[in-house]
Amino acid sequence: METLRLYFNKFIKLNDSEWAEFENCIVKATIAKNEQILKPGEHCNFIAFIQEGSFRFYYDKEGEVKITAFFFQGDFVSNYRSFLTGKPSDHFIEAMQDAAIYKINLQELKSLYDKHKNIERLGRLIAENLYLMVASRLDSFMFQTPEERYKSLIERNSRLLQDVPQYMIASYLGVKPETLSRIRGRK
Amino acid sequence: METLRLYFNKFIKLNDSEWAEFENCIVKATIAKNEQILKPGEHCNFIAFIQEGSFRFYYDKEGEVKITAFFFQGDFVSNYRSFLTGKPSDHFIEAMQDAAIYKINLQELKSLYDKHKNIERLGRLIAENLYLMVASRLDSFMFQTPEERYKSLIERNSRLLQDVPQYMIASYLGVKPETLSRIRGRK
DNA sequence: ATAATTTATTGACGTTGGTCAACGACTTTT
DNA sequence: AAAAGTCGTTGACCAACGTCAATAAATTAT
Repeated sequence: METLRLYFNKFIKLNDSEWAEFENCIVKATIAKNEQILKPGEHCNFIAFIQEGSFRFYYDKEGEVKITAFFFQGDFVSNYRSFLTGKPSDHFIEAMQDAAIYKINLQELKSLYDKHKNIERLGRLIAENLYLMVASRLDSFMFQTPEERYKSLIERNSRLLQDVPQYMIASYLGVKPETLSRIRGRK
Repeated sequence: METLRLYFNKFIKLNDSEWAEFENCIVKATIAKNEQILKPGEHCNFIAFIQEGSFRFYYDKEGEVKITAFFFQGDFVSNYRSFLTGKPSDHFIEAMQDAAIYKINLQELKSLYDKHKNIERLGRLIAENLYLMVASRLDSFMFQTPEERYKSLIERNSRLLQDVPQYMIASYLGVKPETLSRIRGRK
């Protein structure tokens, strides 16, 4: 729980009473490897902070698994779109390892937003941060080749290749496993 | 100015005193066609609401113009990334027609955030909304072919072809003008 | 109106990623 | 230990987009 507070501190320092109320709304959950914490058709009514473990965020496009995102320790995991819009998810969220998360429920978060200006602000700062992350991923798809995407991915997250099978990385990069294998072969 | 207030009302209703203070921070500007309101290297210290006209958001990649976004009447125009991070822009923002905008300055907006919880919330809702827009554009680049992207673009914005030269639409879709011409030829 | 410039189209050809199939290295199951 | 399954690699071939060049159409300048 303390790791989450430290994470929030990077955005804004909540005072003890704000934090106490926040803590009150958080539910700890442990998730087994391969367990799905969200399925298509469900509304994503949570944001969860990853204490331990990792997740993949994917959907099934005509029988083919398309991985949109990975989430690791210290990230938030959610279908943020479904969370914000109230619409059903089209994605799965699935644990790639045993995991421990802190779940924050949408309704409770909304009432925290109402009660505390600082938490409202935290919500803004997190939304802005998520904007920056998705915008930079958009950039990589608009203006980089798969090879460039692969290289910058590995540069940013060098453990990824150890932690995630290559065919999932291929999907995340938007290419077929054969193509990623060839990209890696290009010396 | 009233159009901006109506726009905000879609997110949250500001009361008269909140709006009055907001209005106080807004500077109206008229921009001539082809004029640039932001250049690479500059920090984007504004968000502007487009009362009239349209803009393109682009940068120069090794001599080639890459269009990242179009902004039209009723949109916000900004380099939101530069606005949020304080880092210099790598993009131009350029008027495609004569335009009238309402500029909101970063520093003044921040002090409005401090003073009014409702405006803080407005900032959150707008950030969330921008997240959704860029996330859906990312989707289109990850999982659609250029042809699919073209078709859904035209469906969403049927006037675009009249308003914007085809080679700019091609750049926005991430293909060469020749390719867009051929896509259109596929009947 | 005419000329100059810009934009869109078309053709020939190259490059890159996708498809399909085979195979080898590992892992898991029995 | 053997069998089955999964994952990554490699080869042959295909489809789609890019490149370069020519030309036509539309726009702008004179």
